[in-house]
Amino acid sequence: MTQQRGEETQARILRAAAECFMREGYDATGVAEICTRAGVSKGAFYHHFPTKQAAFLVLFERWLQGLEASLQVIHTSGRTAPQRLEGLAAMAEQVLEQANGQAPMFVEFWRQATKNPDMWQATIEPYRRFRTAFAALINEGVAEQTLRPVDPNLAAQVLVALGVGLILQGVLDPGGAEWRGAAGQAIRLLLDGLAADDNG
Amino acid sequence: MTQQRGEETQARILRAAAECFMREGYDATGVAEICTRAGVSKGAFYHHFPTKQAAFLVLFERWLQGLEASLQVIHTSGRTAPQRLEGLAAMAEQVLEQANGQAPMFVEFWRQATKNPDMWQATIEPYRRFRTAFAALINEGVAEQTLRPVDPNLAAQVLVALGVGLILQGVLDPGGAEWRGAAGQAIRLLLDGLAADDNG
DNA sequence: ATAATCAAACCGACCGGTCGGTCTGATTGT
DNA sequence: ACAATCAGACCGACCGGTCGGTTTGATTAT
Repeated sequence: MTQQRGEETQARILRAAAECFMREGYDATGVAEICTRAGVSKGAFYHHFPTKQAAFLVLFERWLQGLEASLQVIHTSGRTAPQRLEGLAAMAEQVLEQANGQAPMFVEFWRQATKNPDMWQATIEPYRRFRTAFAALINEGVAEQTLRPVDPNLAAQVLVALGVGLILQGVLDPGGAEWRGAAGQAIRLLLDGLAADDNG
Repeated sequence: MTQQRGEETQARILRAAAECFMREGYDATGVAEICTRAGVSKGAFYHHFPTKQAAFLVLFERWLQGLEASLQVIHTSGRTAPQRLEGLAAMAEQVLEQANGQAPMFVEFWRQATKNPDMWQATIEPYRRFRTAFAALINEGVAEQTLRPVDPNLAAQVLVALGVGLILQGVLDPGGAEWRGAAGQAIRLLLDGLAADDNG
Protein backbone atom coordinates (compact mmCIF):
# COMPACT_ATOMS: atom_id res chain seq x y z
CA MET A 1 0.00 0.00 0.00
CA THR A 2 1.23 3.48 -0.83
CA GLN A 3 -0.40 5.04 2.17
CA GLN A 4 1.18 2.56 4.53
CA ARG A 5 4.64 3.38 3.33
CA GLY A 6 3.94 7.03 4.00
CA GLU A 7 2.83 6.34 7.53
CA GLU A 8 5.93 4.29 8.21
CA THR A 9 8.11 7.10 6.93
CA GLN A 10 6.28 9.55 9.12
CA ALA A 11 6.76 7.29 12.11
CA ARG A 12 10.48 7.00 11.38
CA ILE A 13 10.75 10.77 11.11
CA LEU A 14 8.98 11.28 14.43
CA ARG A 15 11.13 8.68 16.13
CA ALA A 16 14.30 10.25 14.80
CA ALA A 17 13.09 13.73 15.71
CA ALA A 18 12.38 12.65 19.27
CA GLU A 19 15.86 11.18 19.60
CA CYS A 20 17.47 14.35 18.29
CA PHE A 21 15.37 16.68 20.41
CA MET A 22 16.25 14.68 23.50
CA ARG A 23 19.95 14.63 22.75
CA GLU A 24 20.46 18.16 21.50
CA GLY A 25 17.29 20.09 22.25
CA TYR A 26 14.83 21.61 19.85
CA ASP A 27 16.81 24.58 18.61
CA ALA A 28 20.11 22.78 18.28
CA THR A 29 18.83 19.94 16.12
CA GLY A 30 18.64 20.62 12.42
CA VAL A 31 16.05 19.18 10.12
CA ALA A 32 18.90 17.68 8.12
CA GLU A 33 20.05 15.74 11.17
CA ILE A 34 16.57 14.38 11.73
CA CYS A 35 16.35 13.31 8.10
CA THR A 36 19.72 11.62 8.16
CA ARG A 37 18.82 9.69 11.29
CA ALA A 38 15.46 8.73 9.78
CA GLY A 39 17.11 7.63 6.54
CA VAL A 40 14.93 10.07 4.66
CA SER A 41 15.42 13.15 2.53
CA LYS A 42 14.63 16.70 3.52
CA GLY A 43 11.91 16.76 0.93
CA ALA A 44 10.25 13.79 2.56
CA PHE A 45 10.31 15.57 5.88
CA TYR A 46 8.59 18.63 4.52
CA HIS A 47 6.16 16.45 2.67
CA HIS A 48 4.89 15.11 5.98
CA PHE A 49 5.30 18.18 8.19
CA PRO A 50 4.87 21.82 7.20
CA THR A 51 7.50 22.89 9.68
CA LYS A 52 10.01 21.61 12.19
CA GLN A 53 7.84 22.93 14.96
CA ALA A 54 4.86 21.01 13.61
CA ALA A 55 6.75 17.74 14.06
CA PHE A 56 7.68 18.76 17.59
CA LEU A 57 4.08 19.61 18.36
CA VAL A 58 2.89 16.19 17.20
CA LEU A 59 5.34 14.57 19.60
CA PHE A 60 4.12 16.85 22.34
CA GLU A 61 0.46 16.06 21.79
CA ARG A 62 1.11 12.33 21.75
CA TRP A 63 2.94 12.60 25.03
CA LEU A 64 0.03 14.51 26.53
CA GLN A 65 -2.41 11.88 25.29
CA GLY A 66 -0.40 9.25 27.10
CA LEU A 67 -0.65 11.22 30.32
CA GLU A 68 -4.37 11.80 29.87
CA ALA A 69 -4.87 8.09 29.43
CA SER A 70 -3.02 7.42 32.67
CA LEU A 71 -5.16 9.99 34.42
CA GLN A 72 -8.32 8.11 33.54
CA VAL A 73 -7.13 5.12 35.50
CA ILE A 74 -7.12 6.98 38.82
CA HIS A 75 -10.88 7.27 39.00
CA THR A 76 -11.40 3.54 38.75
CA SER A 77 -8.62 2.19 40.93
CA GLY A 78 -10.26 1.97 44.35
CA ARG A 79 -13.21 2.65 46.60
CA THR A 80 -11.87 5.22 49.06
CA ALA A 81 -9.72 8.22 48.30
CA PRO A 82 -6.63 6.80 50.02
CA GLN A 83 -7.02 3.61 48.01
CA ARG A 84 -7.24 5.59 44.80
CA LEU A 85 -4.26 7.70 45.76
CA GLU A 86 -2.46 4.47 46.50
CA GLY A 87 -3.32 3.43 42.97
CA LEU A 88 -1.93 6.74 41.85
CA ALA A 89 1.33 5.91 43.56
CA ALA A 90 1.52 2.59 41.77
CA MET A 91 0.69 4.32 38.51
CA ALA A 92 3.35 6.92 39.16
CA GLU A 93 5.97 4.20 39.26
CA GLN A 94 4.91 3.02 35.83
CA VAL A 95 4.65 6.51 34.38
CA LEU A 96 8.02 7.56 35.72
CA GLU A 97 9.58 4.30 34.61
CA GLN A 98 8.26 4.74 31.12
CA ALA A 99 9.06 8.45 31.15
CA ASN A 100 12.66 7.57 31.89
CA GLY A 101 13.48 7.26 28.20
CA GLN A 102 11.44 10.22 27.07
CA ALA A 103 12.27 12.40 30.03
CA PRO A 104 14.68 14.81 28.30
CA MET A 105 11.83 15.54 25.94
CA PHE A 106 9.81 16.52 28.99
CA VAL A 107 12.28 19.27 29.83
CA GLU A 108 12.25 20.36 26.23
CA PHE A 109 8.45 20.54 26.25
CA TRP A 110 8.52 22.56 29.41
CA ARG A 111 11.01 25.02 28.03
CA GLN A 112 9.14 25.47 24.77
CA ALA A 113 5.89 25.96 26.67
CA THR A 114 7.40 28.93 28.47
CA LYS A 115 8.22 30.78 25.27
CA ASN A 116 5.76 29.56 22.64
CA PRO A 117 2.21 30.79 23.34
CA ASP A 118 0.55 28.02 21.36
CA MET A 119 2.54 25.39 23.17
CA TRP A 120 1.87 27.09 26.48
CA GLN A 121 -1.88 26.93 26.00
CA ALA A 122 -1.60 23.32 24.91
CA THR A 123 0.36 22.60 28.09
CA ILE A 124 -1.39 24.61 30.73
CA GLU A 125 -4.84 23.25 30.03
CA PRO A 126 -4.12 19.55 30.67
CA TYR A 127 -1.82 20.57 33.48
CA ARG A 128 -4.67 22.35 35.24
CA ARG A 129 -6.95 19.44 34.50
CA PHE A 130 -4.46 17.25 36.33
CA ARG A 131 -4.38 19.51 39.31
CA THR A 132 -8.14 19.79 39.39
CA ALA A 133 -8.55 16.01 39.21
CA PHE A 134 -6.09 15.52 42.05
CA ALA A 135 -7.79 18.22 44.08
CA ALA A 136 -11.20 16.58 43.58
CA LEU A 137 -9.77 13.25 44.65
CA ILE A 138 -8.27 14.75 47.78
CA ASN A 139 -11.44 16.65 48.47
CA GLU A 140 -13.37 13.40 48.47
CA GLY A 141 -10.93 12.00 50.95
CA VAL A 142 -11.37 15.01 53.21
CA ALA A 143 -15.15 14.66 52.99
CA GLU A 144 -14.85 10.95 53.82
CA GLN A 145 -12.55 11.92 56.69
CA THR A 146 -10.04 9.42 55.35
CA LEU A 147 -7.66 12.33 54.73
CA ARG A 148 -6.66 15.18 56.98
CA PRO A 149 -8.60 18.42 56.45
CA VAL A 150 -5.99 19.93 54.12
CA ASP A 151 -6.53 22.46 51.37
CA PRO A 152 -7.22 20.19 48.37
CA ASN A 153 -5.82 22.61 45.80
CA LEU A 154 -2.65 23.06 47.77
CA ALA A 155 -2.21 19.34 48.30
CA ALA A 156 -2.83 18.68 44.63
CA GLN A 157 -0.22 21.26 43.74
CA VAL A 158 2.23 19.48 46.00
CA LEU A 159 1.47 16.12 44.37
CA VAL A 160 2.02 17.49 40.88
CA ALA A 161 5.17 19.28 41.94
CA LEU A 162 6.47 16.07 43.43
CA GLY A 163 5.85 14.19 40.19
CA VAL A 164 7.47 16.86 38.10
CA GLY A 165 10.42 17.06 40.43
CA LEU A 166 10.94 13.31 40.41
CA ILE A 167 10.92 13.26 36.63
CA LEU A 168 13.53 15.99 36.54
CA GLN A 169 15.70 14.17 39.04
CA GLY A 170 15.47 11.17 36.78
CA VAL A 171 16.55 13.26 33.83
CA LEU A 172 19.52 14.75 35.58
CA ASP A 173 20.74 11.73 37.44
CA PRO A 174 19.41 8.57 35.79
CA GLY A 175 21.76 6.26 37.62
CA GLY A 176 21.92 8.14 40.91
CA ALA A 177 19.98 6.47 43.69
CA GLU A 178 17.35 3.85 43.13
CA TRP A 179 14.85 6.53 42.18
CA ARG A 180 12.75 4.17 40.08
CA GLY A 181 10.84 2.36 42.78
CA ALA A 182 11.55 5.26 45.09
CA ALA A 183 9.04 7.41 43.24
CA GLY A 184 6.10 5.36 44.41
CA GLN A 185 7.47 5.18 47.92
CA ALA A 186 7.94 8.91 47.92
CA ILE A 187 4.31 9.51 47.06
CA ARG A 188 3.27 7.04 49.74
CA LEU A 189 5.42 8.94 52.21
CA LEU A 190 3.57 12.09 51.28
CA LEU A 191 0.27 10.28 51.58
CA ASP A 192 1.19 9.26 55.11
CA GLY A 193 1.26 12.95 55.85
CA LEU A 194 -2.10 13.42 54.23
CA ALA A 195 -3.79 10.43 55.76
CA ALA A 196 -5.99 10.77 58.81
CA ASP A 197 -4.37 9.32 61.89
CA ASP A 198 -6.46 6.16 61.94
CA ASN A 199 -5.15 5.02 58.57
CA GLY A 200 -2.19 2.76 57.90
CA MET B 1 39.20 53.50 36.87
CA THR B 2 39.73 51.60 33.64
CA GLN B 3 39.25 48.27 35.35
CA GLN B 4 36.00 49.37 36.93
CA ARG B 5 34.52 50.38 33.61
CA GLY B 6 35.39 46.96 32.24
CA GLU B 7 33.74 45.19 35.16
CA GLU B 8 30.60 47.21 34.73
CA THR B 9 30.49 46.31 31.05
CA GLN B 10 30.95 42.67 31.92
CA ALA B 11 28.13 42.88 34.44
CA ARG B 12 25.83 44.47 31.86
CA ILE B 13 26.68 41.74 29.38
CA LEU B 14 25.92 39.02 31.91
CA ARG B 15 22.65 40.64 32.89
CA ALA B 16 21.59 40.97 29.27
CA ALA B 17 22.67 37.41 28.53
CA ALA B 18 20.60 36.10 31.43
CA GLU B 19 17.54 37.97 30.19
CA CYS B 20 17.96 36.61 26.67
CA PHE B 21 18.62 33.05 27.78
CA MET B 22 15.51 33.16 29.91
CA ARG B 23 13.30 34.55 27.17
CA GLU B 24 14.59 32.55 24.21
CA GLY B 25 16.78 29.82 25.58
CA TYR B 26 20.49 29.33 25.09
CA ASP B 27 20.57 28.13 21.51
CA ALA B 28 18.02 30.59 20.19
CA THR B 29 19.71 33.72 21.54
CA GLY B 30 22.40 35.23 19.38
CA VAL B 31 25.43 37.02 20.66
CA ALA B 32 24.32 40.07 18.71
CA GLU B 33 21.07 40.17 20.63
CA ILE B 34 22.90 40.01 23.93
CA CYS B 35 25.18 42.84 22.85
CA THR B 36 22.30 45.03 21.71
CA ARG B 37 20.47 44.52 24.97
CA ALA B 38 23.63 45.24 26.91
CA GLY B 39 24.28 48.38 24.89
CA VAL B 40 27.66 46.99 23.95
CA SER B 41 29.43 45.93 20.79
CA LYS B 42 30.19 42.44 19.71
CA GLY B 43 33.86 43.21 20.07
CA ALA B 44 33.26 44.11 23.70
CA PHE B 45 31.50 40.81 24.28
CA TYR B 46 34.36 38.77 22.88
CA HIS B 47 36.81 40.88 24.80
CA HIS B 48 35.25 39.71 28.04
CA PHE B 49 34.21 36.17 27.11
CA PRO B 50 35.98 33.78 24.76
CA THR B 51 32.69 32.17 23.79
CA LYS B 52 28.94 32.37 24.25
CA GLN B 53 29.05 29.23 26.34
CA ALA B 54 31.65 30.79 28.62
CA ALA B 55 29.24 33.58 29.50
CA PHE B 56 26.51 31.04 30.15
CA LEU B 57 28.80 29.05 32.38
CA VAL B 58 29.64 32.10 34.47
CA LEU B 59 25.92 32.67 35.03
CA PHE B 60 25.54 29.05 35.97
CA GLU B 61 28.33 29.07 38.50
CA ARG B 62 27.03 32.22 40.14
CA TRP B 63 23.60 30.66 40.46
CA LEU B 64 25.13 27.60 42.10
CA GLN B 65 27.05 29.79 44.52
CA GLY B 66 23.78 31.41 45.54
CA LEU B 67 22.26 28.03 46.27
CA GLU B 68 25.31 26.92 48.23
CA ALA B 69 25.06 30.04 50.35
CA SER B 70 21.42 29.25 51.10
CA LEU B 71 22.38 25.74 52.06
CA GLN B 72 24.74 26.99 54.75
CA VAL B 73 21.85 28.67 56.54
CA ILE B 74 20.02 25.44 57.23
CA HIS B 75 22.57 24.17 59.70
CA THR B 76 22.25 27.21 61.93
CA SER B 77 18.52 27.84 61.92
CA GLY B 78 17.30 25.85 64.92
CA ARG B 79 18.01 23.37 67.68
CA THR B 80 15.98 20.32 66.74
CA ALA B 81 15.62 18.80 63.30
CA PRO B 82 11.96 19.80 62.90
CA GLN B 83 12.87 23.37 63.82
CA ARG B 84 15.63 23.40 61.26
CA LEU B 85 13.37 21.91 58.64
CA GLU B 86 10.84 24.55 59.56
CA GLY B 87 13.57 27.07 58.91
CA LEU B 88 14.14 25.34 55.62
CA ALA B 89 10.51 25.88 54.76
CA ALA B 90 10.83 29.58 55.49
CA MET B 91 14.01 29.71 53.45
CA ALA B 92 12.31 27.88 50.61
CA GLU B 93 9.75 30.65 50.39
CA GLN B 94 12.51 33.19 50.00
CA VAL B 95 14.49 31.09 47.55
CA LEU B 96 11.47 30.33 45.42
CA GLU B 97 10.33 33.93 45.58
CA GLN B 98 13.71 35.13 44.41
CA ALA B 99 13.97 32.30 41.91
CA ASN B 100 10.75 33.49 40.36
CA GLY B 101 12.58 35.92 38.12
CA GLN B 102 15.48 33.61 37.31
CA ALA B 103 13.40 30.47 37.06
CA PRO B 104 13.46 30.07 33.26
CA MET B 105 17.23 30.08 33.57
CA PHE B 106 16.85 27.15 35.94
CA VAL B 107 15.18 25.11 33.20
CA GLU B 108 17.87 26.18 30.78
CA PHE B 109 20.59 25.09 33.21
CA TRP B 110 18.88 21.78 33.70
CA ARG B 111 18.62 21.15 30.01
CA GLN B 112 22.22 22.08 29.33
CA ALA B 113 23.36 19.89 32.19
CA THR B 114 21.77 16.87 30.51
CA LYS B 115 23.77 17.31 27.32
CA ASN B 116 26.97 19.08 28.27
CA PRO B 117 29.26 16.80 30.30
CA ASP B 118 31.16 19.67 31.92
CA MET B 119 27.94 21.32 32.96
CA TRP B 120 26.58 18.02 34.19
CA GLN B 121 29.50 17.43 36.51
CA ALA B 122 29.23 21.00 37.75
CA THR B 123 25.54 20.41 38.46
CA ILE B 124 25.44 16.93 39.87
CA GLU B 125 27.99 17.52 42.57
CA PRO B 126 26.22 20.36 44.41
CA TYR B 127 22.93 18.62 43.75
CA ARG B 128 24.12 15.54 45.60
CA ARG B 129 25.57 17.72 48.33
CA PHE B 130 22.09 19.15 48.77
CA ARG B 131 20.51 15.76 49.03
CA THR B 132 23.15 14.55 51.43
CA ALA B 133 22.71 17.60 53.63
CA PHE B 134 18.95 17.11 53.73
CA ALA B 135 19.38 13.45 54.44
CA ALA B 136 21.73 14.18 57.33
CA LEU B 137 19.24 16.67 58.72
CA ILE B 138 16.42 14.16 58.54
CA ASN B 139 18.62 11.47 59.99
CA GLU B 140 19.26 13.64 63.03
CA GLY B 141 15.53 14.06 63.43
CA VAL B 142 15.01 10.33 63.28
CA ALA B 143 17.74 9.79 65.89
CA GLU B 144 16.15 12.44 68.10
CA GLN B 145 12.84 10.70 67.55
CA THR B 146 11.38 14.04 66.53
CA LEU B 147 10.78 12.60 63.05
CA ARG B 148 9.22 9.31 62.01
CA PRO B 149 11.69 6.51 61.25
CA VAL B 150 11.74 7.17 57.51
CA ASP B 151 14.53 6.45 55.07
CA PRO B 152 16.53 9.70 55.21
CA ASN B 153 17.81 9.45 51.66
CA LEU B 154 14.36 8.84 50.31
CA ALA B 155 12.85 11.67 52.28
CA ALA B 156 15.63 14.01 51.17
CA GLN B 157 14.97 13.01 47.59
CA VAL B 158 11.33 13.89 48.07
CA LEU B 159 12.21 17.26 49.54
CA VAL B 160 14.48 18.14 46.64
CA ALA B 161 11.98 16.90 44.10
CA LEU B 162 9.31 18.99 45.73
CA GLY B 163 11.44 22.11 45.53
CA VAL B 164 12.38 21.47 41.92
CA GLY B 165 8.77 20.75 41.02
CA LEU B 166 7.52 23.91 42.67
CA ILE B 167 10.08 26.00 40.80
CA LEU B 168 8.95 24.46 37.54
CA GLN B 169 5.33 25.10 38.33
CA GLY B 170 6.27 28.70 38.95
CA VAL B 171 7.99 28.85 35.59
CA LEU B 172 5.09 27.39 33.69
CA ASP B 173 2.26 29.12 35.45
CA PRO B 174 3.53 32.25 37.20
CA GLY B 175 0.07 33.68 37.80
CA GLY B 176 -1.73 30.42 38.40
CA ALA B 177 -2.61 29.80 42.03
CA GLU B 178 -0.96 31.54 44.92
CA TRP B 179 2.07 29.32 44.64
CA ARG B 180 4.38 31.79 46.32
CA GLY B 181 3.40 31.32 49.91
CA ALA B 182 2.04 27.92 49.00
CA ALA B 183 5.56 26.61 48.60
CA GLY B 184 6.33 27.00 52.26
CA GLN B 185 2.99 25.55 53.25
CA ALA B 186 3.59 22.61 50.96
CA ILE B 187 6.85 21.80 52.67
CA ARG B 188 5.17 22.12 56.05
CA LEU B 189 2.50 19.77 54.85
CA LEU B 190 5.18 17.27 54.00
CA LEU B 191 6.82 17.82 57.33
CA ASP B 192 3.55 16.99 59.05
CA GLY B 193 3.87 13.63 57.38
CA LEU B 194 7.44 13.30 58.52
CA ALA B 195 6.94 14.52 62.04
CA ALA B 196 6.54 12.09 64.87
CA ASP B 197 3.01 12.04 66.23
CA ASP B 198 3.79 14.08 69.34
CA ASN B 199 4.83 17.11 67.34
CA GLY B 200 2.63 20.00 66.22
C1' DA C 1 -2.55 -8.65 -20.25
C1' DT C 2 -0.59 -4.46 -20.69
C1' DA C 3 -0.04 0.22 -21.92
C1' DA C 4 -1.45 4.70 -20.32
C1' DT C 5 -2.45 7.58 -16.64
C1' DC C 6 -2.34 9.74 -12.22
C1' DA C 7 -1.57 11.20 -7.46
C1' DA C 8 1.09 10.85 -3.82
C1' DA C 9 5.73 9.96 -1.92
C1' DC C 10 10.20 11.19 -2.25
C1' DC C 11 14.65 13.28 -3.57
C1' DG C 12 18.49 16.66 -3.14
C1' DA C 13 20.20 20.95 -5.09
C1' DC C 14 19.29 25.35 -3.85
C1' DC C 15 17.95 30.04 -1.53
C1' DG C 16 17.85 33.95 1.56
C1' DG C 17 19.15 34.84 5.88
C1' DT C 18 21.44 34.16 10.45
C1' DC C 19 24.77 32.32 13.32
C1' DG C 20 29.20 32.39 16.28
C1' DG C 21 33.40 34.27 15.89
C1' DT C 22 37.43 37.39 13.77
C1' DC C 23 39.66 41.53 12.47
C1' DT C 24 40.82 46.33 11.76
C1' DG C 25 40.84 50.81 12.91
C1' DA C 26 39.02 54.38 16.07
C1' DT C 27 38.54 55.99 20.92
C1' DT C 28 39.57 56.20 25.56
C1' DG C 29 42.10 57.01 29.89
C1' DT C 30 46.68 57.64 31.76
C1' DA D 1 52.76 58.18 23.41
C1' DC D 2 50.67 54.00 24.33
C1' DA D 3 48.18 50.30 26.24
C1' DA D 4 43.51 49.07 27.10
C1' DT D 5 39.15 48.94 25.33
C1' DC D 6 35.55 49.25 22.08
C1' DA D 7 32.64 49.56 17.52
C1' DG D 8 30.91 47.28 13.75
C1' DA D 9 32.12 45.51 9.09
C1' DC D 10 33.06 41.14 7.79
C1' DC D 11 33.66 35.82 7.18
C1' DG D 12 32.62 31.04 6.34
C1' DA D 13 29.42 27.72 7.91
C1' DC D 14 25.08 26.41 8.48
C1' DC D 15 20.12 26.94 9.14
C1' DG D 16 15.02 26.16 8.02
C1' DG D 17 12.44 25.89 4.21
C1' DT D 18 11.42 25.68 -1.16
C1' DC D 19 11.10 23.69 -5.62
C1' DG D 20 11.46 21.21 -10.03
C1' DG D 21 11.86 16.78 -11.09
C1' DT D 22 11.89 11.46 -10.34
C1' DT D 23 10.09 7.18 -8.49
C1' DT D 24 6.39 4.30 -6.92
C1' DG D 25 2.34 1.69 -7.11
C1' DA D 26 -2.45 1.59 -7.69
C1' DT D 27 -6.13 2.45 -11.30
C1' DT D 28 -8.08 2.84 -15.61
C1' DA D 29 -8.75 1.97 -20.71
C1' DT D 30 -8.07 -1.01 -24.39
